[in-house]
Amino acid sequence: MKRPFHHGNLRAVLLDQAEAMLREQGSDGLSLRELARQAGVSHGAPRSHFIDRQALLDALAEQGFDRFTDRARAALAVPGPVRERLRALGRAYVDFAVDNAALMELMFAAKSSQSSGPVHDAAMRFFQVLDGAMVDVSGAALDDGVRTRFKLLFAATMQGTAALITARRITREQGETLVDDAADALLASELGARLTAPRGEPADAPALSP
Amino acid sequence: MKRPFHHGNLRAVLLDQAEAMLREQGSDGLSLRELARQAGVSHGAPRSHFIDRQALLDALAEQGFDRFTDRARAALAVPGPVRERLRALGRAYVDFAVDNAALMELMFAAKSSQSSGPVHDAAMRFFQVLDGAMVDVSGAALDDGVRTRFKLLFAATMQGTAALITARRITREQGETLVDDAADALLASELGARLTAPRGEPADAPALSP
DNA sequence: CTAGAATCTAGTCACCGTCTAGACGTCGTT
DNA sequence: AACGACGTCTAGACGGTGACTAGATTCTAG
Repeated sequence: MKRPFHHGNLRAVLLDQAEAMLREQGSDGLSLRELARQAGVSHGAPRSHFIDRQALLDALAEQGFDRFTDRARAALAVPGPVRERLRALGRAYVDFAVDNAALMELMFAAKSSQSSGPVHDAAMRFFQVLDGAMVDVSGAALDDGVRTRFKLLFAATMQGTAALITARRITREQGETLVDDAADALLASELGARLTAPRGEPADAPALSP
Repeated sequence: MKRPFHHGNLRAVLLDQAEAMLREQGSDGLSLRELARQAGVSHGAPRSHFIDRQALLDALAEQGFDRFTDRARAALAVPGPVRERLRALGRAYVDFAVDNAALMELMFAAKSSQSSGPVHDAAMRFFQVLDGAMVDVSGAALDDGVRTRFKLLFAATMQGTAALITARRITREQGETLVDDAADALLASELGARLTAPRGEPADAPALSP
């Protein structure tokens, strides 16, 4: 099933080459026929492993989420004060997103965002790690709603920072500053305050005391 | 030059149809030949107005930035307390980005991010409006560096929020909450504090008074 | 060892973007 | 008014692509 056959392990080779091609050419430039050529097989061979182009892209996205999850976990494994850990997680997020811009596009593409399937599962796993990180970083069990909002705010900021870097609107260095600023802003916010000192009610309470 | 000829105004029609097709099918599904078919011209006709597919996409991106800029300006035109204005700008940002997800991809694609050309210029115009908004919202002249960081943090967060909605990781309603949270977090941050209470120069009255 | 399933080849199809030659309509110049 | 240049459009061709199919080949399970 997973083991070599005629070619060896075409599936794995295709995925590897596809990721390289993705990095160099973007997802538009990713051609099944070119992939087959590089692997030294006929143009129809990939079809035995991926029913169509989208299936290949989905597999890449799934793989991408898994690696993304690993990176996040690794960043969280380093101990330190809350702020430093948040920053580290943020940098890991942005670094991965920038180094794998085209992959990230696939991962977060609407097409892959079906409400089921392996890609969705891999994405869920990632967001669970992020969720755990919010508990972990604060060192306290939190109200679900608050934690979710905090998590989303964090994810959104990092995603956006990466987008700005990828779009060359800012440099990588500016991006790092942004990540640090974001971590600080998050911790200084009402949500962040509740991370370490629970309670207080939502919505319209001004975060900025006059 | 810009006026009707054989067809009428093919260029404008193509752009219109392209935008619709973009919204429905994404940029991958945007076909020049299909566009020509819908416009009732031969498959080679578009070439007279757009040298290649990328030129069409660039034109769309430019147009997109202009409309994006208009939306931002409109949101800023409504008076109100600082926080409300920031939220309004944020909602305008996210709304546009979600309603025009595929367009936004084009606008922020690396291909369009050349350091010159009409697309770049349109993008610059947009970011200048954003920059002006930061001054406008605070009602005070600020240190350039601080303002830029604040602006970028804002843009990144909104961009990311939109990305999460587009990827269906969160609902539009959650997105609105996110925008509000983000505005609050920004204003509560050190950067935000400096926005409303500049270190040296209080300038005019900080417009914060809910 | 054999039958069936997985894998791969080779050919075909429709579609695409791009390029070219040439027809057509418009406009500025003489 | 005539004409030549230019912008616009048509029609055909080329190479490339993803998808589908039939059939050969090879592995593997029984």
